[in-house]
Amino acid sequence: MRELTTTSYALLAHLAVRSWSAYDLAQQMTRGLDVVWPRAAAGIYEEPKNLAAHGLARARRERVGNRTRTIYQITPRGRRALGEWLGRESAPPRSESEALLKVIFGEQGTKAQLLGTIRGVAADMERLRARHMRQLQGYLDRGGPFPERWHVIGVGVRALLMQLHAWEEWARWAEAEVKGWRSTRPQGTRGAELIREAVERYGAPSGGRRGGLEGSELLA
Amino acid sequence: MRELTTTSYALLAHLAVRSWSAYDLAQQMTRGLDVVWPRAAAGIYEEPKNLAAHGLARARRERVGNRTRTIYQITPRGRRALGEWLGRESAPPRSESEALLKVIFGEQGTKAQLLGTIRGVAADMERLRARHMRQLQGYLDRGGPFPERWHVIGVGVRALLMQLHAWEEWARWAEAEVKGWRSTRPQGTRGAELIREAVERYGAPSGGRRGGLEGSELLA
DNA sequence: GACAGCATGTAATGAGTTACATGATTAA
DNA sequence: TTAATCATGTAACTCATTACATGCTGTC
Repeated sequence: MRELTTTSYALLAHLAVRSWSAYDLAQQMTRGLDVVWPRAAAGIYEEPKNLAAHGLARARRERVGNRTRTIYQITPRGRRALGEWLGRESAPPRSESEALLKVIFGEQGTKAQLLGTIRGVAADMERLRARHMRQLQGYLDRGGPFPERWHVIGVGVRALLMQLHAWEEWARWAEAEVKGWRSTRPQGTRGAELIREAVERYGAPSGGRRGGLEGSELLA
Repeated sequence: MRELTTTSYALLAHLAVRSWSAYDLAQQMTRGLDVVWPRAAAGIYEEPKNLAAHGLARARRERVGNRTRTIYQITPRGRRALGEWLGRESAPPRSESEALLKVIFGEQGTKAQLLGTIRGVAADMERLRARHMRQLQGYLDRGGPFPERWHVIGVGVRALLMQLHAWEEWARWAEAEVKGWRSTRPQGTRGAELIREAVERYGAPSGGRRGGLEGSELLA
């Protein structure tokens, strides 16, 4: 019986919506939720046992021909634990980007490599956007599994799409910027200019109390 | 002698700039680069040994009083390996957000909890922005350690600030949205509206070839 | 009736984290 | 001259990933 991790709570939250088999949970986590909390499918089979050990879920075995399948169901204690978790402070978002790492050390490679890295990001985001749109459009066209949850899904998905959008904007901008360089060698005063520009553009919170047109109004 | 990971290359890239002690590398990774490739400091002491085992770096022991310190220096083979890595395809950016997970299952908790989670994100981003600004402003005022690298740092940092900005925009929007709800229960047709709005706003690439004003021009 | 692919896991491995330990340096 | 903090690691542990294994199901 190990400590509960965020992954444990992610599964518990699923169980609060309805009961799922371990396989279903794995599907949900890897197909739907992997942009928010990415975990490999195989690991998902172990976690719910831990929930059960804590008394937060009950396991029921079913037979499918000659095999057994496990269905998990939340308990009242599970609901209380989930409610308590929802009130706790969250760890800050954490993200890692191999591409950005390469960009930051881009002067060690060629201009073609640097541009390739930037275009790779653009391509990744295009794929991701297509996936999201297929899913959301599917919701709208054919109806999704949990229409009563669309309000919260809608708020969450918006964050993902804004991040995606920001990456795309960056990739476009970065490609243009780097194209203007002759090589990846130091670009004279351009470096300082970039830093200064970044501080000016993003140095002050975009806050709502300053009046005037704001970025968010204009992203449409 | 284990396989090289992205973390190995992150360290190798540092060594391509100049020689560092293990402690310095740990500092750089955790203080500077942790938004791009976050790793715990303790782990950094093991990695460079692996680089040395591969012949990509040389270790030199120094004495500091009664202790020894290890300085690592890149080899020609190390430079070639780094160049080759810079040309490889990058893994897609990966990010996890406990807060977003809570938002997506927000209907399982109270409105106060949901708002708390959203405000937590805003607070995280404020802290992060302050940190970045201190660092960048320090570069401009007092001069940074590697002015010859500012052009690539500038391109990279821009991506981080755009992500940060997107989070802030989202937090402001999400707080306003949720404030308008009476509770976290299903919000009638509002859910479908949110999904539709998201598809409309972010469904098409923001692409550069369509003419007219683009978001990126207006974020200032 | 065989093959592809879905369903349902277990086992081995590994990268990364937390906790700890100890020497050196600086400030009070 | 303590105490605090910086510097430099090692050890133990754990979460997560990759690889594998095997049963079931539909189809050609």
